Amino acid sequence: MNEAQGLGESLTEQVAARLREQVTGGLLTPGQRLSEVRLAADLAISRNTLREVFRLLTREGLLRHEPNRGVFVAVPSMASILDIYRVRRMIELPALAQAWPRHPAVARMQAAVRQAEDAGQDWRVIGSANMEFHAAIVALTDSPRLMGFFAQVAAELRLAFGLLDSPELLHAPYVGRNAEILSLLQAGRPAEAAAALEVYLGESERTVLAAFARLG
Amino acid sequence: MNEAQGLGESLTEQVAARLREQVTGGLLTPGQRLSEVRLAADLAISRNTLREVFRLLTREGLLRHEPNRGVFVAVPSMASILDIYRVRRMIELPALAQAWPRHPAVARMQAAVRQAEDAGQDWRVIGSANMEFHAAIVALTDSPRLMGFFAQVAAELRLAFGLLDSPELLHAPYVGRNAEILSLLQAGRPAEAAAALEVYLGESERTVLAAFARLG
DNA sequence: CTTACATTATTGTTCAACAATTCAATGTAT
DNA sequence: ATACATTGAATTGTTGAACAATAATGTAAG
Repeated sequence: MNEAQGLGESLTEQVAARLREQVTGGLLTPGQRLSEVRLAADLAISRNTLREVFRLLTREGLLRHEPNRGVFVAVPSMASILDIYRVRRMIELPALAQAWPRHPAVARMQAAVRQAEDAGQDWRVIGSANMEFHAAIVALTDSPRLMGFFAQVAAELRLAFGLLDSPELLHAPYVGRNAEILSLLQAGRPAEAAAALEVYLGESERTVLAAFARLG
Repeated sequence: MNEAQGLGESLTEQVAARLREQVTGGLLTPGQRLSEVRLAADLAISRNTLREVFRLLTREGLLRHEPNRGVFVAVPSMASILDIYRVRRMIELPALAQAWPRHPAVARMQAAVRQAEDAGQDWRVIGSANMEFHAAIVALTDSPRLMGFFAQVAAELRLAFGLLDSPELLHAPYVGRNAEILSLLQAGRPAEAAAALEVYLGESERTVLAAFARLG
């Protein structure tokens, strides 16, 4: 057994990553129930390890666990989106404002911007690059706890994105903004970069909420 | 089986709460290895459910998991304490500054203050009340994500407290400060309350770091 | 049509087994 | 005496089956 062991990562982590991708990627629709036996068979793992995976993703907010009823893909709500953007503001703005312009994470930001620019029309790549850009902003703090927390929130946000019809409208307009934020930071003007980011977050939040309201 | 089922709470959650208490209460010393078979026998649960508990507490930062080697009680470091206080500042200060003086959580803050005042010399109760006070501050935000994140960080901090010789010195001096912060907030002066909290956090951090450095 | 009951399916938990890995001890050669 | 390989025991990682407890479903009676 243990055929495709991915170097040190336990099977649980591997499957968790895979399932996380399926959830945030929209392959599993929110509200859907995940049968233990069926999903365990699909993923070719045992029920016990699948349960460990469930615990992980439930803790991350991607799944919801109802006792004796099973686990379901979490359904994003208006309230959760508002909360997520509030958290983003609280974390990202200070992170950027007090950033050292030559921090290693700036390279990550730059790489993300370039990746988005080179992605053409592939909104999937653009979306990933966009989130990576903001994860890099949080990395400016060198705080492992903030980074972990943000990763969690970002996954939830991706789940909400998956609900919307035209995700390209959510990411594409912001590629240029990210580049602007980056150059402000590199120019040694972190306060202005943070201000630009605040505008960005406001617009992004409004866009998501509007698209979300259009569904019900 | 299922004799002492605590109303809806799954066995995993119950045991997790119990083990969490043992870890933050200093009964289990940091760095100690937790044998699956032995601990499962002690707690009278199966290895599988204990593993689910491990996943939970590892995610919370109380345990550390080394692949194929086992789980250990996390060892707080200087860096982790610095990070925790940074997170506390980032969350608690804005929470208090923008608080509505008649928010329901204010009652929680008041109850915590009273509990600390009535605790006499029982530093254990004082410590719990102190942490409850700050959890209530975060609850002023009405953000479930921030509350969950803070609960996690607070548990880690309690773990660090457990290392120190005289925990009473860490909590006792701050009972009065909490009362002051509360009355400032109730008087409709949240900005001043936040300023007082900032002083509090600075002192507390210094105290913890000093006591921590005295150990090595 | 609703209620009560029996049936079925699913989750919660345990147990036993085995593969894979680490760790300690022993032994060997330099 | 030190460094290195080997063996073997202990522990974790994962599986599968089993059973109890709860929820969902179907059915018959009122």
